[in-house]
Amino acid sequence: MLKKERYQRFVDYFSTHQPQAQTELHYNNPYQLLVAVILSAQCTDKRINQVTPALFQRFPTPKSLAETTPDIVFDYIRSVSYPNNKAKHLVGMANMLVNEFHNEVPSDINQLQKMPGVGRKTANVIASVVYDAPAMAVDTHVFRVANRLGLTKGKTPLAVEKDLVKNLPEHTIATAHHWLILHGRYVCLARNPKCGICPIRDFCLYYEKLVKPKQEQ
DNA sequence: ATCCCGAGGG
DNA sequence: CCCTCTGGAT
Repeated sequence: MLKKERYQRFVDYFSTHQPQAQTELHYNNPYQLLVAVILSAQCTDKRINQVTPALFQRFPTPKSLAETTPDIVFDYIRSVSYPNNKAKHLVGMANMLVNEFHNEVPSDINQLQKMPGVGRKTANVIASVVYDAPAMAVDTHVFRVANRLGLTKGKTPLAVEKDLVKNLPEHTIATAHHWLILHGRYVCLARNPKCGICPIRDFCLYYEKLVKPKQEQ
């Protein structure tokens, strides 16, 4: 099957079955989303959603977060991965929002990445979710699922990002990010992908090359 | 043991 | 390119 056809089947399936796919992180404004995404590294969204309510109540604005110290923030996020690093990042990020960006979360990914704790993946999430930019955030799920489906053969997150942005219809890019995430989280698992119940295995390269041949033995 | 919506530093 | 950070779930 041609790569272009895999893209068509992918968009057709998910635009029909999950047209409203979106993030599972809980937030009410761009500042809260930025905090939640910084916290989400190597951690489940479920756990992030358990700590953010108290965090947002105590630090409702960038200013309030900028005026505290990492060890205070640490107490609110001790149950997530890398709490020391993330506490420092959050306070540093808030300081830049206040001092460099006039309390507004910037829309440009180069501006976003100037903030501590904000790399290319997080910047692309903000650009696409908050500002509807045709940006593809490539995390562990997007990287794995896009490769398995045969949408890309990229060996780095940046290569996969460029391939997806180039080949997906522009208006589907932001939603396709969540299609890949949710499919990776619930069906196309890292260790034991649930190919048996996968609704799109008929155009999946991984299934075609690895799973199907074993069944025919 | 391996993974979860990574980023920073060497 | 590598390593470190670092808690909870399976």
